[in-house]
Amino acid sequence: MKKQSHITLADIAGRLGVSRVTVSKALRGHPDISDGMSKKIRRVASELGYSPNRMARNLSARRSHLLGLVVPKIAHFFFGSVIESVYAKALEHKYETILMVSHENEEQEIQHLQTLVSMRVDGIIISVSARLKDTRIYDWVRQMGIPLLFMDRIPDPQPKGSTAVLVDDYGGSMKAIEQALAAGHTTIACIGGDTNVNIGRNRVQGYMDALTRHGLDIKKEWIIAGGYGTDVGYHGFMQLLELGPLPRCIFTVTYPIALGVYAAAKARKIRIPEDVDVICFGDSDVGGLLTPALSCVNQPTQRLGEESVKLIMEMIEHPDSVPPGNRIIPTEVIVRETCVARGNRPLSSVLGGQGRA
Amino acid sequence: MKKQSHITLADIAGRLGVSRVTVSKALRGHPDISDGMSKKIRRVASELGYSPNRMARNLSARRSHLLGLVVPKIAHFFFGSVIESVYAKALEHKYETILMVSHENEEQEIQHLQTLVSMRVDGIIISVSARLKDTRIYDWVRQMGIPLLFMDRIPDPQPKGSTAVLVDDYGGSMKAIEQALAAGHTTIACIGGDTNVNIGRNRVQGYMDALTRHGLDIKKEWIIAGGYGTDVGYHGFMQLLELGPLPRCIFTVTYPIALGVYAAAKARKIRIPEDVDVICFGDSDVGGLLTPALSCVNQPTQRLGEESVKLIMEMIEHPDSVPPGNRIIPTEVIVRETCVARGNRPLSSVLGGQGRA
DNA sequence: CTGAAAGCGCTAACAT
DNA sequence: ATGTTAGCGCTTTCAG
Repeated sequence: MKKQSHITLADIAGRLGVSRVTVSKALRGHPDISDGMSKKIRRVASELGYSPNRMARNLSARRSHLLGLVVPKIAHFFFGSVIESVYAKALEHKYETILMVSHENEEQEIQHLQTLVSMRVDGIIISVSARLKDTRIYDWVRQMGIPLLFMDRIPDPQPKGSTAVLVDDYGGSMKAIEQALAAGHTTIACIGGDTNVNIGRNRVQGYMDALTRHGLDIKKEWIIAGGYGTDVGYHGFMQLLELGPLPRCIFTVTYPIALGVYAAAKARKIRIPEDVDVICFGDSDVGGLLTPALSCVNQPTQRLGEESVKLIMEMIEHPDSVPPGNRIIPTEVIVRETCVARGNRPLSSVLGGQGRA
Repeated sequence: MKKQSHITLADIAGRLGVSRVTVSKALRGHPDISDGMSKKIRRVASELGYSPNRMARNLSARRSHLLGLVVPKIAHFFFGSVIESVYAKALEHKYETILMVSHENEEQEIQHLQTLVSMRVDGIIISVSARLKDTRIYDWVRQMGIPLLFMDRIPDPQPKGSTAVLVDDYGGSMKAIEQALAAGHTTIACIGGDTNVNIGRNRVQGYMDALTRHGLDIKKEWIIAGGYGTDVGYHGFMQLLELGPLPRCIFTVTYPIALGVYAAAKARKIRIPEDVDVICFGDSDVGGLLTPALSCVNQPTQRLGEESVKLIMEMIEHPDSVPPGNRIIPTEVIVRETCVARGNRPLSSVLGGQGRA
């Protein structure tokens, strides 16, 4: 057990024969204190190895300069990048970030939220877990007077008056499908997602709408839901295989799913892109190093993190100046070695004359 | 600005006509309070949406139940996995983890350490950044009465009386080289690392010692230091290329470096493993999905995290019961599609008769 | 079993 | 420019 008694303001004050308040002010650069005094105080403080007690400071100041961040996972490129970006941006605003991992588990998420409230963080950014949610917890957080911002993943139904920073899932998926079409594919399956969370729903919707918009049929068996992880891709591919002849192309709702598809194809000795082509939503640092290099719709992770921090800071400083609603960040297609468009023919001519699949 | 005044113990106490102390005790399950009273108090607390103020609690209890964790990076498989494991294990001990990212930057690392001390975390686990260090900061942390545990990366020189949980870098590297030898290679280069940090130094040393132990010469030009990132692998490979004929095999000090080597080889249309073979220290979730699937020495990330938490908890609870020194976690070789041993011949016979390269 | 007193280390408002 | 007075919300003795 720790018993080490730390240096306090009183210790410094005693040494110089001034009051604690003077020391407190000096150390925080308050203009009240004269330069000479200030210097003396700082010197003594550092001599004594003074470390201000943030708990005490926060308690007294009713302000923690702490930002809560809740995500479902860490060890994944997408979240890892977003987290780094949030940390960096928050630091620019002199905020420390308290990270919590829900492991896609609703109970843990609720508990983490309670903990963050308990810690009296000044604001919370959350990417909700992929489970069906009782969204009351989010309202509770806001009732406790803590600004809450949804990032990338929002609960369904989205709480009234809530604010979110999102990636253009719908539009991005359409772009992905259009890339597949440009590559000459007319039979395209979709693996991943679920209906509880916006990202899955919107990406699948984008897939479907792109198909119908271009006059293609939607084959229900070729829409394989189930989640967002590598396993979903692996098993989804196997399932597709049992269904009969493979589609010419597979669109996956996340990058890890595509990885699973690669693994399954490799296991079954099915070649990509010759036998079946792949394109996915989301990128990673190794996307370009796979063989074949995976084409994708990239998610602007850095921007997502930065915009979110910027917005939550606004919400903290000027709660009423931020109108609720969703901010959507656009995406772009990165074409590598899968789903490569044929020649230079524009999309329309590639599609021309193919009619329905 | 937040002004929302939260529910406090006094509010609950007032409602029931008891004292704050009674409420406090009841809520923490203190045996002093009768069951009936306890129940009433809990009910009112949850009715009012009471959320205990941890800042106040910590201040008063002189104990934060907070664990500091400092790492150089997040968006990398190794650290991502370790972090998740630390979070999970800490939670088992009813500890929240405060994560800080140093971005391989010494100044940031020092600042984070100061912040953690300021927050009065009960203990700190740190993976130091790869820069040359002024190790005084670590002594300062311990002087402040906060147990400090080094994980995976330790500073050089290692502070006297410090404790660490490490991966067997030296032995693991030897195993990797022996795998390469078993695959019939006698010309093996080494990319990555630097001399400031144990992991680089020990892995390179393991590489060298394995070579000499098996009667092979060490070629200085084939030891390319520089760091731990993907870029190091890319440029290292290019550098190797300029040096003349490539070695038959490349050992990389980290997994990201191997990724860089893959990228460079792909760019130069050099085939792996036909033209040049690769093996690395460290694994990732996609290691098996590369083409060819990358063989490696795996780092037991989960165990690393768990052991570290277990140890720091000991250090927090019983500071004197934990003898300083390093705990080393063993590694194992995972053979996939690179550096595959020829036939079933044992290592000795593969090496037999080859003599010096 | 319950409560009164004291204080954790700091800051904010108001003097002086 | 510096100090005084009052807490922030909770826990910890120690009395009853």
